[in-house]
Amino acid sequence: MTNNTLERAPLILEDFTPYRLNKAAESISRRFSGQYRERYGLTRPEWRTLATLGQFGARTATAIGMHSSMHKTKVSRAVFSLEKRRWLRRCRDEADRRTEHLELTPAGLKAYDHLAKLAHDFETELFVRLGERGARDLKAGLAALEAYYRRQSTPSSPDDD
Amino acid sequence: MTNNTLERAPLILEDFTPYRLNKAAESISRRFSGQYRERYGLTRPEWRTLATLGQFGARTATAIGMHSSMHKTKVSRAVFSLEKRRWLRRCRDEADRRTEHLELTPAGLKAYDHLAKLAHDFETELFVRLGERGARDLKAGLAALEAYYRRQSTPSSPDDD
DNA sequence: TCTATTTGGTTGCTTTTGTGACAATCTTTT
DNA sequence: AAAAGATTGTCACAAAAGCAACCAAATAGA
Repeated sequence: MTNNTLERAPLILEDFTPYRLNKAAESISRRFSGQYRERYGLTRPEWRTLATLGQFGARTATAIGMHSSMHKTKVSRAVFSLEKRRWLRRCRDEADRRTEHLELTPAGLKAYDHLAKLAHDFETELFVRLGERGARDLKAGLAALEAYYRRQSTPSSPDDD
Repeated sequence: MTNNTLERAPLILEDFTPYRLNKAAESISRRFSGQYRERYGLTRPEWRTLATLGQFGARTATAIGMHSSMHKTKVSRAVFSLEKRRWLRRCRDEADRRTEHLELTPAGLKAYDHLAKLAHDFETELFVRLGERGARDLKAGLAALEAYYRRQSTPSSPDDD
C-alpha cells in the first residue's frame, strides 16, 4: 500500500470509452459504406432509408426517422434523392393528407436485395474475424449500452439522430 | 423442420452491427460532448487535441492526428482555434522548419485538468450504469474490434479520421 | 365553430467535414 | 549538388449535417 498521492488522474485518450466507441464505429462504417457508396453512390441516410423500407415495406418519413435514428431533415433529403433515382415512390394517405407513404419501386427493391445481401455478408465476415468470443462480447456490450440509453432516453431526445 | 425456403435473408437494421455501433457511439458521444460543449464551447476535434496534448505534452500536429485518429485538416483547424483561445501555443522546431511543436498554456492545462476529471467521472458513471458484466463485455468487444482493424489497417488508411 | 396547439414534412441558412491542391521544407537518388 | 520524391501544414472549394423557420393539415379546447 503505497502513499501514492495522485495529483491528476491521467486521461488516456485511447482507453477512453467514448473515444474508442467512436473510432470503432467510424472504422467499421467506413468499411461498410464503401459497399454502397462505390457501387451505388448512396449516402448513409439514403442507405438507412432504403434499408428501412426494404425491411418494412411502405412507411412514412417520420416512421423511417424513428426506426433508423435520423433527424427528419436527413430523411426528407434522402427520400428526395431516392425518389429522383426512381428507387422510391410516394403514395398519399387519403386519411391524413400531411403524410405520404413511401415505398420502394422494383428497381429500389432490387438494389435493396443486393445491398441487404452485402450487409449480411459483411457482418458474417466481421464476426468471423472477431472470433466467436469477440463477436459475443461485442454484441453483449452493445446490448448493455442499448439497454442503458433506452432507460435514460429523455422525452426531449427521443429518436433524432 | 419446415420447408421454409427463404428467398431473401431479411436485414434487420436495428440488429445490424455497424448501425448499432454507430448509434451507440453517437449516443454516448452526445452525452459526453455536452460536458465540453456547454461548458467551454469546444468541438470534438478541439477536445481531442486538448486531450492529446494534456496526455503527452508537446506534440506536432501530425502526431496529434495520429494519436487521436483525426485527419490533418481537422487537427489544423482545432489547433488554430485553441491557439486563438490562448490554450495552446506553437513552438518552432529548429531542426525541421516544416513542423511546429504544440503545447498547452497554463490556461489550456487548467481546462484540460478539469475536462480530464469530467471524462474520468463520466466513464466511471457509465460503467456503473452498464453493470460489471455489461462494462466488461463492452470493453472486450471493443478490444476485439481494435485488434481486428489493427491487423486490417492498410497502408492507405493509416491514421486518418 | 373558431382559435390555439400539435404534427408531418420541406426549405434556407450556418456550421462542420471531406478532398484536392498547394507552398515550403526535408530526404533520397543519381 | 541538382532533380525527384516525401512530408508538414494550410487553404479553397464541395459535400454533408445541424438548426430553426416555415407551410399545410389535423387535433384539441373554449
